Formats: sequence, structure tokens, C-alpha cells
Amino acid sequence: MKDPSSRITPAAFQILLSLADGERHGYAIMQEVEQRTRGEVLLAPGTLYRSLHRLLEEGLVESHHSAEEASSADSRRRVYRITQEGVATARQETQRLQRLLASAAATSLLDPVGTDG
Amino acid sequence: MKDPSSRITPAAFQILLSLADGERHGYAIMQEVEQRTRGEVLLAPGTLYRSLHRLLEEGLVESHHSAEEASSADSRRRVYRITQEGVATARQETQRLQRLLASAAATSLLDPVGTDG
DNA sequence: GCGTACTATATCCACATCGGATATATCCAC
DNA sequence: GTGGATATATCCGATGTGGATATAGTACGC
Repeated sequence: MKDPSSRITPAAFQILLSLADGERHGYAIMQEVEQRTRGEVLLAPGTLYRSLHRLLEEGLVESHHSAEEASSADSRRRVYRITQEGVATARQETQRLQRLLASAAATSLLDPVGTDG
Repeated sequence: MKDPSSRITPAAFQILLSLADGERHGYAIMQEVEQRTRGEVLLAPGTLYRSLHRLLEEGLVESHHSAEEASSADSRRRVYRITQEGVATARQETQRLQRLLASAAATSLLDPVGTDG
């Protein structure tokens, strides 16, 4: 389905949302998404890390190794931070979803049934 | 990305929305979707007819040939109508999108910037 | 020191969806 | 009867995803 206004995938959108409140490493993103969506959205490892690599290439997130700053952190960790462009992209995607819902509301599908009393 | 609460594709959702206000044939669905979304969503033929076949198999839409009822219609046309199950599925998908937006609103991503007055 | 469970990242494979091209056929204006 | 828009259907390649697997570091008990 062509949708020229947005090139972001559902997984990438969740990752950007997860990084909105501060930087995280991959595994923490996985857990935060599950909590925020109450278990409704689960990012599998394959999806998570591939999406992160894409987001890095596109400049929507940036990363550094945790060892570079805090000695207490797990040295394996790669910490990700959302960029200005990432924020803008996530906002665009949010607006796209709002337009999609508005388009749904333009049909009679959601009209109340049996709520006249 | 796992999302057990809904198994509908974006294309299928658009088709169900298009059929909410009355039955249509495939080509008309393609045009209605483009109009309703102001050109934002374009259903390619491959996507459209494959999605329609899936929706028929799943019982979310039903169809008949237009020749069966109105002599004035194009005999090639296959007319589709949404079923009760299709209505329920489309409503569920709408609610999923609303929860997704609520989940986005739970982050600071959408917090207003520079609007302190 | 050793084993084990959890944390953490990365890669591979199979599957589903999709866009675009193509094929075929019908309708209508001329 | 020719040409262009309508209408449906199928094929191919590209992309995104889930799940399994691989590899290691960390924490903890013993």
C-alpha cells in the first residue's frame, strides 16, 4: 500500500517512542515497548536490532557504547539516543495515524449502534 | 512486530472502511480509498485484489457478480459487501490504533515545545 | 573456580505483505 | 472497429517481521 507521506515501519515507530523520554540500550527498548503497550506490542530481537541499524543509517537515532561514559554499565551495551530528525519523523508518523483515524471516522463504521437511549 | 490483538493488514483495513458505507466493486474501492485519504493512501491492483481474496476467505466480506441484480451494471464487476464479522474486525483495528496513539501520547514526544505563551 | 540463569547483541531463515508490471477482457465515445 | 478508460487477476522482486540460533558478558550461589 503506497503511502508517500511516511516511510517509517511500525517497529521503528515504537523504537522512536521508546527513546523519546531518554536514551536506552536495545534490550531496555524491548522491555519498555512491552510495558508501555501493556504486552500488546512485542519487538522480537531480529526486528529490534535490524530496525535499530536502519534508524542509525537514516540518522533518526545515534549511538555510543556505554563503556565510554559510565564504568558501572554493562560493557556490551550500545546506548541509543533519538535525534532531532528522529523526533520530527515520529511526530509525522503520529500525525499520519491521526489522519488515518479521522479517515476511519469519516465512514459510518464507527457510528454508534443502539445508543439512542 | 508481534501484535496478537489484531491480524488485519493496512490494506485490508482500508478496504473494510471503504465498504462501511455500502457495497462497491474492486475498482471503486481503489478510487474511494484514494479520495477519502486525499491521495495519501494508494491501493495498487496487486494489493487490492489479493487483499479482497483474503477477506473473502476470512469471511470479512462477501461478494456477488453485478450481473445478478442490475442489468445496467458492468458485467465484469464483482461487488463486495462487508459482513458483520468484517465490521467487528474494522472496529477492533480502529481501537488498536487509538491505543497506539494513546501509547505515543504517554511519552514526551508530543509535548508542546515553545508554546508557553 | 564453576555452573547457571539472565542480560545483551547480532545474524540467519522462512513467511507474509506490498508495489509495480503485465495480461486479459469489457465498456463507451467516435 | 479503433482507442482509451474501466475492471479483474496473476506474477515477480523487494521489504519487514517472528522466531530460532549463536555468542558473550554479568550476577549469584556454592
